[in-house]
Amino acid sequence: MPRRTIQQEAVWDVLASSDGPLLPEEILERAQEDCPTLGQATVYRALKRLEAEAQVERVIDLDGRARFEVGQDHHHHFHCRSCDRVFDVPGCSVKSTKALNPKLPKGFALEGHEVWLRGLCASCA
Amino acid sequence: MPRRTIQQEAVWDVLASSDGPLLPEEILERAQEDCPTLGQATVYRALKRLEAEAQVERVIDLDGRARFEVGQDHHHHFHCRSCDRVFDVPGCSVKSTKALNPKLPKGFALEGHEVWLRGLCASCA
DNA sequence: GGGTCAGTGATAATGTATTCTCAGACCCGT
DNA sequence: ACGGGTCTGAGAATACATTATCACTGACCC
Repeated sequence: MPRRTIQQEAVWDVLASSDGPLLPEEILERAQEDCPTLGQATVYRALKRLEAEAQVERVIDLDGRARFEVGQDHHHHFHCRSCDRVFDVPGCSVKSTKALNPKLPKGFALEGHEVWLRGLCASCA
Repeated sequence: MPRRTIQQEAVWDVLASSDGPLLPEEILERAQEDCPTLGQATVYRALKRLEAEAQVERVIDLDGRARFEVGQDHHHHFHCRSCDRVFDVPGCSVKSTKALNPKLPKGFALEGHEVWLRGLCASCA
């Protein structure tokens, strides 16, 4: 039977209060403010469990690194090319996934989409 | 002075005739049809050179793997969740990058975007 | 025809992200 | 307090993509 430990709480709290998906390394740093002895293996374990329970989702950023965020409504991401942070962008300008269908080669079945915006965040601009 | 070798030609030909960005491994396999002794180090060297010359671009797929394609007009990508192949999707449904601006937090400077479609390709559907 | 030098291929080495190992700490019911 | 099981943290181990090394080959110029 899994237990709710302060380490797992710390990881969850960091994710829940973030405005974008975080790297395991970023999660570790932030969670160590609550839980200074936290180790990286524990962060990975917590993420694995949370992902398996479908409470957090893994997203791959434009640099190919895995980031984690709490499950939420469909949204997009903004990747700052200067500080490399990623921010959630609420809403979705694509009314329906189907709107993109006509552009696809014949026979392709579209199931979803992902939009990444690139540029400079407010701190870097 | 760089030389044009059959190995580099083979890599280029594979990229030029592909309908989507390829993994180094895929490039190696296909190029070996023309050049059976081709080694993977040479593929990486050719890609590095072509990227430096801005003839090919690196794109990161939804699994976080680096893929390479010849430079071309702005387009999107379709990633098949079954066979993991990636296909170019010509055109861009986002009229202008600016159209997405209003959704961004204040102070963010938008410079570009990338759209990934996910689903099943014609062979897998 | 021989020297030079960039290019090649096999392999070793590297870098990085993630997982494994294991001894000790913690929690819980008894 | 005690015992069993889970969790933790540190470091080792792994997996994988990419790059470095190095002896050898081939193209080009003389």
